[in-house]
Amino acid sequence: MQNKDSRQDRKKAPDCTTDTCEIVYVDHKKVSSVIRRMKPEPVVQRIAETFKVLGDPTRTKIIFALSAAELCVCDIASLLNTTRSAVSHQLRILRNMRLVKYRKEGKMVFYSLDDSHINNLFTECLRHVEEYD
Amino acid sequence: MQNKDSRQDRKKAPDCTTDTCEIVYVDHKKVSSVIRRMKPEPVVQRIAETFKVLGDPTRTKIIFALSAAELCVCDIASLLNTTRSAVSHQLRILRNMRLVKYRKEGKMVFYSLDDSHINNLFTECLRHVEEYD
DNA sequence: CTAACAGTTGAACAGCTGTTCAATCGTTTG
DNA sequence: CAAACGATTGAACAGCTGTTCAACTGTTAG
Repeated sequence: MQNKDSRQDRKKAPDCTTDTCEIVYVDHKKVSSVIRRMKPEPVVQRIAETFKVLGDPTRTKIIFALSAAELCVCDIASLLNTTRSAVSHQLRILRNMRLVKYRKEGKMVFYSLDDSHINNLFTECLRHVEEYD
Repeated sequence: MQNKDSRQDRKKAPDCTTDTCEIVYVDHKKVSSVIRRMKPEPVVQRIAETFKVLGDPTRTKIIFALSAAELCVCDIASLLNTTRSAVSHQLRILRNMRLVKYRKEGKMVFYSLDDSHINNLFTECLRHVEEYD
């Protein structure tokens, strides 16, 4: 019983790339099974990129604000107590990730959320955050 | 009809903090309504922090891997083709955010996901990512 | 005890990121 | 047309981030 799954499937890695290539034991069966279940690289990259974009406080607040109402750049800047320039830069990033869309009305540009999943993402994240407080 | 909601509630902001404080029109009614609906600052910060932690490709992959199986540091490093040190650093960050937990077995440390919401977050994010391809 | 080794940690460093500032664009108004 | 102004953009810069490297800890095996 002292020799569970953690030892018997471990073999010296021939293509060891870890650290200074000491002898390293890896559970190859388990690892290759996990590799088979991983999402393809481009998908992982896009997921990471999406989370990253949501992971800046200014952008988080913009998303929250836009989930409550359609707003122009001035409104958002006033709301967040920051400059129109800073907001505009962040809105470009959100636009590029298709997280917000915009509508022009004369000189003004009104922004709103582009995607219904975003609210679900925030709801789920909120649930995690509020779990331990 | 040419004067819709975008103009009539806009007033010069007395506490204008945007740019060089030119005359700036803000829809105060709308803005204060949105402010009332915003989450409190610490909650926003924690949400942003959580997304940020998930927004690094290495950490994204670690989470994906751990959602498939419990793994030790060596397994993960082998899986991601990186060093144990790099993985260990990232695992510390994930641990601090209570996203992963660990279990020691002799010299080895086995990591697994700590939170059921994480899988939901990834599922929802995947849905967004796969929408436009 | 000593050697081996899985894992952690801190310092250093290169690369990235968000804000600021100034210049510019486009639309509206007088 | 010119002035006003909402919005965007690019450059610059400070601050942050992730990896690497080397040193270290703790456990196991001989």
